[in-house]
Amino acid sequence: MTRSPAPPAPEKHIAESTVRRLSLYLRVLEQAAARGQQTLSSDALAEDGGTTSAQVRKDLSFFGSFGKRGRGYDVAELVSQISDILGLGREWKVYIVGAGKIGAALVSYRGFSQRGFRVLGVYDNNPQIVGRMIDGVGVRSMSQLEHDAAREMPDIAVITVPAEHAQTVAELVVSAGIRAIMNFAPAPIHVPSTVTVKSVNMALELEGLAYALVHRDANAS
Amino acid sequence: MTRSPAPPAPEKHIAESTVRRLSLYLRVLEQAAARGQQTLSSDALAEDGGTTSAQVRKDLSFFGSFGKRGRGYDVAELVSQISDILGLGREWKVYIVGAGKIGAALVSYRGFSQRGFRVLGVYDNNPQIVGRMIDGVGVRSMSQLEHDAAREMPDIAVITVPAEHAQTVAELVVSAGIRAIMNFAPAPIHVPSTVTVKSVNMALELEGLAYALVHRDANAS
DNA sequence: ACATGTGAACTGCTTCACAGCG
DNA sequence: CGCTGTGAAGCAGTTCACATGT
Repeated sequence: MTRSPAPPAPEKHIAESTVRRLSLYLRVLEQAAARGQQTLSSDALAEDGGTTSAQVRKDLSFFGSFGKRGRGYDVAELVSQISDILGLGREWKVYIVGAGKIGAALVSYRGFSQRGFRVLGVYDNNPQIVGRMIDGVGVRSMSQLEHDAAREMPDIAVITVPAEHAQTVAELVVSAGIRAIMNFAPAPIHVPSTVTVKSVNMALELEGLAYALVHRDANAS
Repeated sequence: MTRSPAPPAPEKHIAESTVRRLSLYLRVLEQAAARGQQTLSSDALAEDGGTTSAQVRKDLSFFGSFGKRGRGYDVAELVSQISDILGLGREWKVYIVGAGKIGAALVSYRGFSQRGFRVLGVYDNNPQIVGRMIDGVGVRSMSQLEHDAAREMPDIAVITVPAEHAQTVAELVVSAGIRAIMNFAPAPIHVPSTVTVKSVNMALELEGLAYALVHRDANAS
């Protein structure tokens, strides 16, 4: 009976960058576990996570003292701790809004199901495709979203509609009571501050690469 | 003959966050232009870009003085200046490596072509699909990549293979002479420092949302 | 001896506030 | 008079360095 009684929650605002790194550490730890490692030092964690050992220790210290001095971190235990911190102990219900190419691709994305994110439905306006199945998930009519949400209580909406519809869809999703949005549309969306939004803008990332290519030679070799 | 003679390049290292915001300003400016706006203040730019007017002015000031005091910025001119800064004046040649669902979806992604990113080829190991066309772009054998690259000189590789192959593919792409990589595989890749990498890890973003959902109520209402 | 946990120093991005110019 | 451009101040995240515990 060593059921950990939920250790997270420091609540003095954790930097987004810290949360990202925790996700990375989790991957490293899982790989280490798969290789049969029992214990891992902050140095080893930093190595694969692409950061420094001091950073690893600082990140973890916000949430508790999980290591053993002189020894490092117990892999299994730290996996469990970080999972708890990130809220991965439960299943999260996801709606994907927009059944275009990217929306359809995300339905089958293994990275989602592996972490307990379950796609309940894909929503679209196009009557041609409403009713079809995409990789085992039904395409539903956008007009049903609010109604369905009242029953299914989804946690997260992934928006994969064209830029010009992103704001409208975001508002629909918010009024359906969904409080977390992952926005793949190449347009900023404005929502009440009670709703959390993460945007993934691929065009923007590419432009960052173009910038690097143009300006690299001046500075580095 | 007022052909701007290339104004970019300050070369004192610009923060990545600044470059991101320049991309955002560019979108806002283009929308303003489409609406017929002739001029835009830093306040207006900040509004839609989700930042502050001081930030806008500071960002632009790294590259020059583009505004007119008491008036604001000329929309058309600033579009041109930022495009130059970001290196969008030319066409960038892109290989997509991995013809799975996400790779295929990216081939048709309009955000790419709209900004002058042209997909020359999609590479995959699966002989079943090599030779097919995806939205007008041919699927080529992975074994030809290095050979093709010597001729076509692509600028950017988009990696959309499973996590376990990401590192191998990254090395292939680097030895083919490509110096910019956009990594969609949910695994970190290690490359020489002469190569620029941007990673888009969707599982990681989702975990950030899960964290926000779990920890929101403690702090905000 | 070894590796963690953490205050203190540091670095760098953001915000402020105002002089300067159209 | 309005809005830009920018040094200076403020703040947040990272790195350092060492005391602490096993």
